Amino acid sequence: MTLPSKENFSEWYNEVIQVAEIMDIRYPVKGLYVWYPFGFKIRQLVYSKLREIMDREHDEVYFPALIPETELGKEGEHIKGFEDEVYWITHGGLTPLDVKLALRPTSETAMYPMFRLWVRNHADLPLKVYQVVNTFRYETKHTRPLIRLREITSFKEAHTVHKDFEEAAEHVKKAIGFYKEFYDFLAIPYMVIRRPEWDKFPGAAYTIAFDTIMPDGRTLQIGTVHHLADNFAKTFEIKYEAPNGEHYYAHQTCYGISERCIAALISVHGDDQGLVLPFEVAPVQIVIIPILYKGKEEAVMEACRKLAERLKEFRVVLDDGEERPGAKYYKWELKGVPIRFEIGPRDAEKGVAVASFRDEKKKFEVPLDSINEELILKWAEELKQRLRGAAAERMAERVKFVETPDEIEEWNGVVALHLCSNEDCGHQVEEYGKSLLGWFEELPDWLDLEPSGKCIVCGGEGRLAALARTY
RNA sequence: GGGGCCGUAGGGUAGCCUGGUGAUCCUCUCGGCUUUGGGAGCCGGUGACCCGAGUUCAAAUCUCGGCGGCCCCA
Repeated sequence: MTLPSKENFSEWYNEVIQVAEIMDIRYPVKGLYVWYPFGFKIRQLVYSKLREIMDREHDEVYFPALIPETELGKEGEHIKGFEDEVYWITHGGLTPLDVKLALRPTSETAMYPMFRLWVRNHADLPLKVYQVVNTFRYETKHTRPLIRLREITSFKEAHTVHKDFEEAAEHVKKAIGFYKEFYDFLAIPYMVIRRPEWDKFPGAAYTIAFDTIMPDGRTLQIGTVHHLADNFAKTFEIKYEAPNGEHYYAHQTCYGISERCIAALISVHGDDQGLVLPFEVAPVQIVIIPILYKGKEEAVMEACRKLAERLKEFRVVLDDGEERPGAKYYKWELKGVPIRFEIGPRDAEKGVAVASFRDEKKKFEVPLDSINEELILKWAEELKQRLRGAAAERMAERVKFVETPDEIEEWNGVVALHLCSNEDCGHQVEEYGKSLLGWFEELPDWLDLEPSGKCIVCGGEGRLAALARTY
């Protein structure tokens, strides 16, 4: 079994997802895919980090998957943004329903009627909750596993309610911090970008997005943070009584990450051999491969078992299967195992193991006595730094700063430019076949560009913006 | 939104044009022998024409519809 080269990203992605047993893409409904056990383990390991971050400041809740048409339709702009992609439940058995039920495309309209009941006075604020749920959208474009789905199987959405615009705005900054911590943990570089007015979340005051760059130069939105102001509060009558006895509309935020974070994890770090996973989220962190020769099996196996025992606090596999060693190397490289030990008769005699890391070709000897938890954790951290550095370098190569509009079309990747906030100028740069992601909210440390300059269209005051083909 | 291509064992292909016993192909899988420091070899076995309707003595093959996949343009 040979993977297509990562140069052909689309092919590589489809193949690696299947062959590394992340998702089974053969489920017979468009846009729905099955999580294999191995993929699901990665998902759990990744999400437990996000849960850890969220649990510090939010309470986990669960709201129903079905939303009555009457609630979904209340906020005018919001429903306009979703109406052509909502799945409807129209019947209970054979009986037509009086009020159609929507399969949630997102949960604002499920939650906010209840927030109205939960929020009574200033002491109830701020309210901060999150849930991890599936959501449904009737996508008509190409669907892709983990990237464009009709059922998002794990939308990790947080919703907060605050006393005023400023407090909510402060919380938006905090939420950006949560997501930065999460993606730093995964060693995935990102751009924090303020979406244009005309491309923000329907019903939001403004939207800040996390975009990463895929190997083919297209960008992937891997997280969004929205300031909802009091738009939804007014629609759903979410008011509180202040200490002065007055009643005010609350201000809200919401932010979410889907399984696109897994798509980014696979795509950003993977190589021609398959997955490359950071130590913390690898279902198998360490594999030990015995090199067995006839008559010497016992000494080798004994050394391997001892090593596995020393490392038992990690997720270790001792692969004593029938395959030859080379076949095992390929198999575990495909699965992204960060650390590999080999022990053969020579090594067992010398009291060493041959170690190698998933992201590097070289092998080296380590005395068995020196292998302990501390050493492994040090290697894990170094691995993460290497992954982050390499990924940032590759992404930086995919970004080009341009000073004339003609260059936009030629560049196969992300185009950075200075642009004013005028909507006409924004639409004009989009004429060259790329979408305007928006303006950099902050500059990534891996990009060395001027934060402001003259607008490429009108010459006015401009700030650094990005254009790209998007997923 | 517009256009094109495609659906045959778990995966990949040939066969379709010109209807007539689905292939001694690659891979995977199972059993056996043999082997093991970067995808071993030989022998044997299991396993398939997307769904529905139509045309026909006869459909993987022709026609229509559905479902599913891929690519290009906007």
